[in-house]
Amino acid sequence: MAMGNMNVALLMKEIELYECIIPFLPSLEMSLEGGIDVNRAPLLYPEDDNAASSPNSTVSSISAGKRAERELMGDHEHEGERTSCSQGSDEGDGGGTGGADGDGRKKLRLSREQSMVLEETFKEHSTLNPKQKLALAEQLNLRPRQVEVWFQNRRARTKLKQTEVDCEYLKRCCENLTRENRRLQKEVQELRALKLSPQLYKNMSPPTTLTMCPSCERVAALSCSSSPATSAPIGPFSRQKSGQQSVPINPWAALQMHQEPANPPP
DNA sequence: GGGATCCGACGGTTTACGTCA
DNA sequence: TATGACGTAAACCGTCGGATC
Repeated sequence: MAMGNMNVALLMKEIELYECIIPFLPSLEMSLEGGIDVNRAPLLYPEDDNAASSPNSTVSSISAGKRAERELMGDHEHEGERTSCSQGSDEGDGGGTGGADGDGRKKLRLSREQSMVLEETFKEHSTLNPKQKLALAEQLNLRPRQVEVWFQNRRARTKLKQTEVDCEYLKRCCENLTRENRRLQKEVQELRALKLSPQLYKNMSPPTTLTMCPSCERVAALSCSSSPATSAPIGPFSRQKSGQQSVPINPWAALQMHQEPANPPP
């Protein structure tokens, strides 16, 4: 239950973040490249299976059959192995595995050693083929089903952790972008003020982010106002040097925002 | 080619158990 | 010490997609 709520909360958080990041996506897409663990498949939605999940499936009967089979297996195995499992999870004196001998599910805490071995195996490969599963189960004195379940849960935990990391990272990206956006807007305002007093402008050093407009070949802050139609954004990184520290933002976007509010691009 | 079945994986949920105020 | 709230993790369930027949 708690886990479920946590997932929902996380999802909401992520959605919220994405919503606020969407305007910056072209830049973000590039900047994400080095930021998030590249050894894993990206979590960023597209191939989320649940989106395509259909309520009417024909597999339920199969699942039911499988379940029955599992129960059967489980029952047999429980008889034979429960003792061995509880022996594995000794953790001091009687630590948890002693009590409730009901017919319902009985949860057995894995011992530290068992967990360690499982962890080590998981580091090597996050999924197991049937042979590995059997071998591991035998080695740890567990049922194969237990090993299977452990790996499933472990994968879920890893994914959850990674989601949290992603979330944090995106949050920071968002903050940086907001900050940079503010700074640029301020700069635009300053440039505007300068434009209104040309004699002052003569003696000023150029602003830090002056860039050449790709279409009209003039300095961005001054030129594009004369031909707004030509100030369409090119690539956000077209003039960025690699390794540059500043957050990649299209400088033309800020200009557009102020200069043509009535004419959003198609 | 298309349906039936099996199987493994996954997301979500339930529940036993440990911890802490 | 007892207890209830809470977090964690093992186990379960339903579903999906790929493989095979």
